[in-house]
Amino acid sequence: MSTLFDLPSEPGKYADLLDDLNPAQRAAVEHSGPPLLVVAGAGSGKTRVLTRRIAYLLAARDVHPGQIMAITFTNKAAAEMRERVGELVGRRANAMWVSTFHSMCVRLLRREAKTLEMSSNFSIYDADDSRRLITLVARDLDLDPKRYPARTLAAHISNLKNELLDAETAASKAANDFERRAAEVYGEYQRRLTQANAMDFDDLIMRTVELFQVFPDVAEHYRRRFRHVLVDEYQDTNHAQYTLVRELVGTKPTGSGVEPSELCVVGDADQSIYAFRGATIRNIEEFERDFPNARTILLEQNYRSTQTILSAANAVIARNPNRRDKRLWTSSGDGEKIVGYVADNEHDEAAFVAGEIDALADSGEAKYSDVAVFYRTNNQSRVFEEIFIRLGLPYRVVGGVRFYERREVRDALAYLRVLANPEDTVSLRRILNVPKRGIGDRAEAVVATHAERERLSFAAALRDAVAGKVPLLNPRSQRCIAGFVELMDGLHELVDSGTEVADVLEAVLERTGYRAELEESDDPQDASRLENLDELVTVAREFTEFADTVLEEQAEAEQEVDDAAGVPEPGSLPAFLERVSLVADADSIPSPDGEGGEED
Amino acid sequence: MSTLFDLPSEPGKYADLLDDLNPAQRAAVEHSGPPLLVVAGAGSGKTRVLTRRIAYLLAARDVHPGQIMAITFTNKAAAEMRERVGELVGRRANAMWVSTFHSMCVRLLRREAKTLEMSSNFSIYDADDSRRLITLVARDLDLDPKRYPARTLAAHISNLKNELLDAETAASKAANDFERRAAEVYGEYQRRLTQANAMDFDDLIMRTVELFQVFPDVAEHYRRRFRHVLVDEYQDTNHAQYTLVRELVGTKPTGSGVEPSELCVVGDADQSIYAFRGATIRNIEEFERDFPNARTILLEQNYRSTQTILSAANAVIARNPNRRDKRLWTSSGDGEKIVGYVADNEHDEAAFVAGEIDALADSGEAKYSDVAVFYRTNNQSRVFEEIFIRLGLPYRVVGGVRFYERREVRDALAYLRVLANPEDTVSLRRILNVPKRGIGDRAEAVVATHAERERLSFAAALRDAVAGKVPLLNPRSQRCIAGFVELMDGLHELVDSGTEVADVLEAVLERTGYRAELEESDDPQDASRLENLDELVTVAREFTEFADTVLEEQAEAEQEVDDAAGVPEPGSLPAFLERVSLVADADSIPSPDGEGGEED
Amino acid sequence: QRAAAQHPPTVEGVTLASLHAAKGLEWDAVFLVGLAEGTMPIQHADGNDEAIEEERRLFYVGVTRAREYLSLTWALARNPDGRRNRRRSRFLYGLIPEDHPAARVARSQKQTALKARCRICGGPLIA
Amino acid sequence: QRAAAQHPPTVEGVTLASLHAAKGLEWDAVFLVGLAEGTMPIQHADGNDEAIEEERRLFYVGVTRAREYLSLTWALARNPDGRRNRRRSRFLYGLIPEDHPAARVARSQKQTALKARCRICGGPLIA
DNA sequence: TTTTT
DNA sequence: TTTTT
DNA sequence: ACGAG
Repeated sequence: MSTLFDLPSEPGKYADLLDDLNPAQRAAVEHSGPPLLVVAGAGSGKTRVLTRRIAYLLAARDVHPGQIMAITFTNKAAAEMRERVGELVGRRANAMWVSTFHSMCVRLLRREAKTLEMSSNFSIYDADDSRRLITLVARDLDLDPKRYPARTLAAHISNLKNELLDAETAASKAANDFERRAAEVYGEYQRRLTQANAMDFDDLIMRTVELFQVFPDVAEHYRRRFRHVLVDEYQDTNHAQYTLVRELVGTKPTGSGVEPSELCVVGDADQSIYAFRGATIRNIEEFERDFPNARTILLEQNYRSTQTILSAANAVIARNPNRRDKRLWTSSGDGEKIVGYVADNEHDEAAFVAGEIDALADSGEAKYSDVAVFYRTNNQSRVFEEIFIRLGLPYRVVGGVRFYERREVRDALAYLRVLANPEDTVSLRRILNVPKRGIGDRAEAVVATHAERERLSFAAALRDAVAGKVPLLNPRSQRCIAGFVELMDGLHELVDSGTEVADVLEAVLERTGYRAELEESDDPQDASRLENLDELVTVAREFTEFADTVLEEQAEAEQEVDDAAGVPEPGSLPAFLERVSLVADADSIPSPDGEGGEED
Repeated sequence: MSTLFDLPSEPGKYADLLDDLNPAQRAAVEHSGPPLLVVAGAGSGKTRVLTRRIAYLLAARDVHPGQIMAITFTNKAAAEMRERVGELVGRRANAMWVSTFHSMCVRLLRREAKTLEMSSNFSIYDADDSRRLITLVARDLDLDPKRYPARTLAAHISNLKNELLDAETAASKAANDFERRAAEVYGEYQRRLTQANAMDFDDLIMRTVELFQVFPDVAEHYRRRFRHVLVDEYQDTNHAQYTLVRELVGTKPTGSGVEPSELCVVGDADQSIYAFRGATIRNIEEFERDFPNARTILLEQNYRSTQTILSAANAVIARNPNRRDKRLWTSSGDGEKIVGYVADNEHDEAAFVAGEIDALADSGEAKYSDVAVFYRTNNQSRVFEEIFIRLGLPYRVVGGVRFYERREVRDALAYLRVLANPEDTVSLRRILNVPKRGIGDRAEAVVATHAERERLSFAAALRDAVAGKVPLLNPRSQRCIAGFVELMDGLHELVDSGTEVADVLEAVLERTGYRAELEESDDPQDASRLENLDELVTVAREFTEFADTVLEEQAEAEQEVDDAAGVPEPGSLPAFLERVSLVADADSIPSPDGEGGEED
Repeated sequence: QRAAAQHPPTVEGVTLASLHAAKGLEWDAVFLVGLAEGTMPIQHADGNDEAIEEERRLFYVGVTRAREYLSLTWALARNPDGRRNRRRSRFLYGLIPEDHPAARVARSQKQTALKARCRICGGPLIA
Repeated sequence: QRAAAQHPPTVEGVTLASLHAAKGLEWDAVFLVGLAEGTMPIQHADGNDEAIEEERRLFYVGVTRAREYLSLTWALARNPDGRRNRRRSRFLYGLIPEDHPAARVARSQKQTALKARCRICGGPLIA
């Protein structure tokens, strides 16, 4: 390798990586040894620091890409990091693990499924699946849905998991009816998840922590492998994620002498805005106490805003008490004054904003796409949309229902999920009568009861129904169920015969009559539903194509793939489902990472 | 002394004190040395144990009565204990301190006033005075009385004091607007109390704790003196009271070798029902941890109820979790069955109860006065009163406004309090225009502002007003104030010339026109007001007479009275006010305790 | 004779008092009334373990005030013509047998007055 | 062209988004709107220190999204004919000088529309 | 909603 | 009421 | 203009 004979800190060396950094950034890139906290103010170039640091590790410190684990919160951030590191170091970047907390955990859990005595092809339940299951559980527990709404129960259970508390502990700590009932629901919910061979988002983290804590040799194995762990947006970690990081890097040498891995976290307490989701600002505030001997570097120089804006920001945030002081500054001048405006009413406020935007566009100061309007709650967009439409001002609204949250998309995916994991009861019950095929609430309830009583999965109970073994089921429903089972069996054959995902999906849409139903409708919303389904097919098609290219490249390069143990075969149905489960937007499919093989 | 040569545990000795006790009771009486917790179930004879224990200390263990401190919560309990000990040991009982937490603290604070650099003739503010002052403070702080009701503020501040937190600490721990504002109010409230030379109920405890903690020599002095401390109803102590007890007895020897005093607390966690007033069940639950080496004795034999009733009680309370198990039993048989009754409505319920009571009375099973009806909230008495009146069934309602809470009584006492302590602003402002004498809100506000600005007491500001030194005060109001000041000066002369309390009180009622106003009224309520005032005069009269006899007896017996340092002269106005401040009912005037002198 | 507020100078009669005020005293006969959910335990306490435990202690204090005779009562409705939608206090579980008339649950429908006296109680008292 | 929900296939235009959704991104010109008490900070958070601190961070995130141009606006009333009883966000203290028209307090009385543009701001920005 | 000082 | 997975 | 109701 070309770097083997370089002295790590030789001045002038690695100029390409260091020269255009400011001193604080450079210190963060060059720092070596003890845990490092980079307090990165808004616009201070933290991604640049992160990517340069990785490149520097590879170039100057003789670190192998396979020894690097970089953790982010969003797929977008992971993709950006991978891409920018790639620009610096080329294809070697592919051997790194750059992924979100959740996909990292999925990967670890699939690999170590045997250790935890579970199936490696578990389904991943998102917030919606989870709430659905909780609704079922709460109903079975006879809870008044007014006093115990599924949403609230789900949030509470999520918080418990984020605090790494299991149902028993939660029950023992419960200090009121709600907490006690929630703990009950939690317990039953977990039982059903296991039964459905499924995990929710929070489980992914919690069970990985459990993996490391219950099997220290597993933890040591990964600590030995990932000598460098980098965490982005550290202020957004919850307790479980914090524990995960700590277990992964370690705080003291293991019995067999493996030193803690080198940890670098980047974040900004002032941008901690997800407490309601379990994020705890304490993690970044207490970093130096959690990881003794840590070094902290402040990034205060800003490369984004005018000094006027930064001074305003500094003034605003300075009023928060007990805060690590930090003052953003820029070398690029004051810029324009900030505009303040009181409108008589919200309509006028929107009109003022529209006028300003038009003025900016007319004067050429900014294109429409360079302008943003931010509000506290999504319903505030309404007035602005009205005015913008009236003025013909182009806009797009961020938020609202996301691609993978749309009903038709979830329906289609539910079919695929049942095909991949027949025990996935939530998905199965979702599509049982979608499109309508005469299996009503009553029939579903009767089958569910049968499943419960005979300790069968819901899928098996359906087959019992077909065989006439389910009591109280009327013959008409039985015939409908038979039709459904037959349908699914047919689709299963397709999957088993290696049909590519997009084609399976097409078959689902055709054979179930889902597409036909939408085509026959004259509701304009259904037209857009059809478009979304087409889009989903396209995504699936591209997914397979991409996987094929990757496999070809790997074959050419004769790279080993032992890293892929337990990981679903690229391009396969499980692989596709894993991808879409961990992603919010159709256009942010994460590129497969670490798939280039390396020594372990 | 006759006991000097007795062996402490000689069998058959002290038979009169021990023979009629059950083994657990006897153990509690005889126990010596480490801290003792007597868990006394309802009706298990705890007062008997307490009084016998004291008698036994005197008779068998050569303890001097002056070394004993017995603390109760109510004056009634203190009186009963003193009386019952008196029956056993005679007049020696008078040298003991048997008093409520609050009067014990008043006594200590008056004695040690110099140490704390405060006046020994402070006023004692009860809940009503306290709320009044808080109202003034909150108004001056411009607090919205809807968001910050004085009642809620008062309760919050009381809780803080019960937790021994001062205003600064409260402010620093405040985690929301309410807590922060309350802390502000707390601070200003304390300042005004000091200014008024007054303490509220919670201050009495808190400042005594402060006395012991800041001046260890003072604590040691009292620990040396009170070698035996007994606490009744220990489950009702709040944190401050717990701390007070701990500081008094100590947990390890002092620097100069004073061993911890012998502590005996009696209580029943199952009867802890005052959490809302700051009582913390934890104190009794954790006694063994708070006082290592402690001995615990359970009193489970009951001398009150039938076994049927006890079994019901046991069954009820057994459902509380994490509870020290305790099963009440009696040797006196099952008795009658418990009666259960569902009525169609509340009216019928009351009718049923009335019928049952009549039946009991008719059959001679119980007199009316042996019957009680209990409910959760006082308003529930209404239906019963209606029915009882209709049936001519005699009853009395406990609760409601108490004697010393009645307006006319508090008005009269406010005059006396101002005479005793001119700085007592709350009382002064209370009577400023009562009866109406033309000093309205406006005039009061103007004087208050003047006082604030010139840093004068309200009393001094009134004199300024008379001298025309208060701006914005109109001449008519000025004349009215002059009249008031003159009136008060006249009353003062009476006091200074040694007029007895009852006569001062009479003068107040006459000269202010208070009595005349009531006599002229034709409101029947005012007639009862007059009666209450007459009653108050009687109480005052008896108070002086009683003090005179005590003084005579002391003179005869040539007892020393060095214990009386800082304590108001018996029969004096301050003494009278101290008594009524610490008492709820006119008929439960506590008898003076510990006034027989002894070595210190 | 002293005129104290809580002891008006009337003839001594039946004592009406709150459970808190009852503490420390005893009577031959005691009636604990209003033993319905929402009243005992009080609404406010529902769902809060510590508060419910304290309410239970309060009930316990009431029970242990009685020497000979104890009566536990509650009403299905507030007013004679009101909806009978009250449930009996949870503190009565195990005290009054489920088949005893006093254990009956509130019906939402109007029904005839229920006044059967019931000194013939005799169920198991211990849970 | 991909049809993702959050990026509808319309012409690229002005972005309307919640402050949470803004995190991590930047624009040349940013408008923070609805800066009135009860909205920003949200009602719910009032009185709770931690919640208010989080709301302030949210506002801070909004401010730091802007590269060149930043505008802070709020409305006295909800509807054109509604009562003008809103107060401006506490987060604006020290940002907009007290003598600036945008710092005006809501009046309870009806009054004529106030639309004086005010690019001539120039007050002290640092508290 | 309970209210020992 | 906010919603990175 | 202030107090009383």
